[in-house]
Amino acid sequence: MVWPRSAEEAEKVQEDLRGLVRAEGDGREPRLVAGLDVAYGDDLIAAAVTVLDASSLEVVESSVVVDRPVFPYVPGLFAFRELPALLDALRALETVPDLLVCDGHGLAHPRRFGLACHLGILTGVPSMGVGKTFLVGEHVEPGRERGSWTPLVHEGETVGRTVRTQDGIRPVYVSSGHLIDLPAAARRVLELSPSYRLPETTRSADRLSRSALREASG
DNA sequence: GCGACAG
DNA sequence: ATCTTGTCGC
Repeated sequence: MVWPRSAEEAEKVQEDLRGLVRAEGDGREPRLVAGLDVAYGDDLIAAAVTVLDASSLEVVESSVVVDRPVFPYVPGLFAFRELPALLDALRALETVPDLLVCDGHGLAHPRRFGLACHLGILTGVPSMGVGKTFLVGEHVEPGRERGSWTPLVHEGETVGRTVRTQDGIRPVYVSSGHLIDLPAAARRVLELSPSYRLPETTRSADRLSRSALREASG
């Protein structure tokens, strides 16, 4: 796979692929939900994927790969930094997840093509984004109770939602990646976050990526 | 021109 | 993302 070498090339890739995104699902409940996250070291990155049973939230399979970053971190071009390693980790999986929960945004992106969209298009697997911090979109604070939410509006379009996953805790930013609609994505993040701010998918992948990085370096 | 800016 | 102790609060 040819990878962009400059920000200009990367933006063109996003412009070329954005039209393929379908923010609609088939309405079926996912059985296997995957969490993806990347940890950073001095000159190493560890990309982890954990596959959870959607009902029990137990991890049924996982994969992690340590690699070298091939693209710098640039807001809006984040996917080009994490995608290569994440794709490798996904390929090593025996099971095929029904949904990919990404650590970052999907449609809530300057060009409507964040990491979650990119990953969904490249894999053909439904995907959604759960960002810990804001990237784009005007919004107001949701109510303080778990479950309350407000729309994220960017350039006149609803691109995502702020969702309060725990009472009185900072909300997360949810958006569609590919093959899932926004209400379904928002519902999913709540089901995946019974006890903490972040979904269990992200939490398990985060633990795995960090331990792999420690093991690889020092 | 001056900020803002996923991880 | 990561560097990092104590500390406020349930």
